[in-house]
Amino acid sequence: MTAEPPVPTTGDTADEPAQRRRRDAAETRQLLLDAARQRFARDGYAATTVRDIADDAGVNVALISRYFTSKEGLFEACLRAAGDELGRTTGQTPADRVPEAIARHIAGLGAAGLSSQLALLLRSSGDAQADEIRRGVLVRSSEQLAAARGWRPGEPDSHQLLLRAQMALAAGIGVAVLRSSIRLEPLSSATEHDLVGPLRDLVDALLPPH
Amino acid sequence: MTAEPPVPTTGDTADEPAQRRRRDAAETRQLLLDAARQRFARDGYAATTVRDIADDAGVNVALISRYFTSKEGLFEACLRAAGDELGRTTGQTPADRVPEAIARHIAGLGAAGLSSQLALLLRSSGDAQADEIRRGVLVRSSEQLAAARGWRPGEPDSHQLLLRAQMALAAGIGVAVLRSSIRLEPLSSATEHDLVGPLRDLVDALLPPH
DNA sequence: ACTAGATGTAAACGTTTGCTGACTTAGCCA
DNA sequence: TGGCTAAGTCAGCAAACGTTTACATCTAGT
Repeated sequence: MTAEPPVPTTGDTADEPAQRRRRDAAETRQLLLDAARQRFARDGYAATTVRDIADDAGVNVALISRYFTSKEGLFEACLRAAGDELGRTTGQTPADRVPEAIARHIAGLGAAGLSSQLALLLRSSGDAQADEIRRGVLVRSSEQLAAARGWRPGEPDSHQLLLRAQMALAAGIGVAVLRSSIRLEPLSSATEHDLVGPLRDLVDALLPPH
Repeated sequence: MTAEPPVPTTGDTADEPAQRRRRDAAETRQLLLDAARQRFARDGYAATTVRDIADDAGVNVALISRYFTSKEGLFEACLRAAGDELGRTTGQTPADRVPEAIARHIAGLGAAGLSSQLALLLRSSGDAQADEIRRGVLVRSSEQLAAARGWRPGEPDSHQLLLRAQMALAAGIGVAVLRSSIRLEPLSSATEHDLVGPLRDLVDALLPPH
């Protein structure tokens, strides 16, 4: 095993280093994470090479092994980051405005933005642990969405609600991928404003506000 | 491109073992096509190796090069087959019953069935020509769907209709992938009957029958 | 200023990948 | 039956892959 990624004891958790230190483990880690997220979301796990990621980040290949143990470890880290961000976004949103939040997620700045976080959830990895993390993120998100429309865990007659929430989530992810990865026109160049209406219709049809 | 393998006049249109001839180019080709479609749809293009496909088909690896020139050629053949099948299905369907047709497509027999054809459309390949074929299939399908709801090419005010049709298609594909590849529960084990209701709601909300 | 450890680099390692060329075998017709 | 061609096999190549190893350089604490 590789040793724990050394959590840098640089005390600057809050204030920003106006210029990066020549050697900064935390920043290097983050550079790799950002580059990997974009690559994985756009090209998929297997099609992305560690050398691609390292080059994008402007960093040596070996540092991927150092900081994330392996390519799979890096993918899992991306998945966790995407899950956290997704949960944070929808968690802060009032239940009845979730569609808009999702629309903003999907529309947000193509490759660089949050849209790629959603697309990431659809990219296969072949790794069992990564698959489990992804499933967990999806389950949590769909339950959050279903709960906003009256679903409660264990109530058998609200089973349909969870199913419908998962379909809404699937729709959002599908749109994100068709936009960011496949670049289907006119969907790909539609603005947030173009998307939010249809998306609201979609979510409301699947999950009527109660 | 590749020379057509002479189609032997084995009259058994229904795919029956019926004891296969020991050497049958057409059948071997089809075995490879079927195996590839499943693999590509479930694992993605890059994660699938030609040896996997050949083993699944019970056939020698070199025959992929013989019949499809290359791995990319095989992927393109899968894409074309999926496009044809999708077009045939929705083409034969009365406009107002397209949602049910899609639902049947999505629900149909998990990995082995037509569902994987839809999932295939979302799997990246990195090959420019394959991407073009995929985009073509998607554009044609979405236009077909939009036309069923009153869209006519070139009418600027029906632009929204095409966008909405693409979102409906994206939703269907997203559901297919979450079912067949990610196996998200309870979506994954939902039956056609479970899916058709929500899917009709979804399509009708995006594309109101006019 | 000195040193120990953190950070980064370069070059390879062994494996797997897609693909090929020379070969063998089965099917078919004269 | 003999033989020709389509169909299938086999071993292996070169390139690309993820990872590791041995080394160089920077930074912090004293």
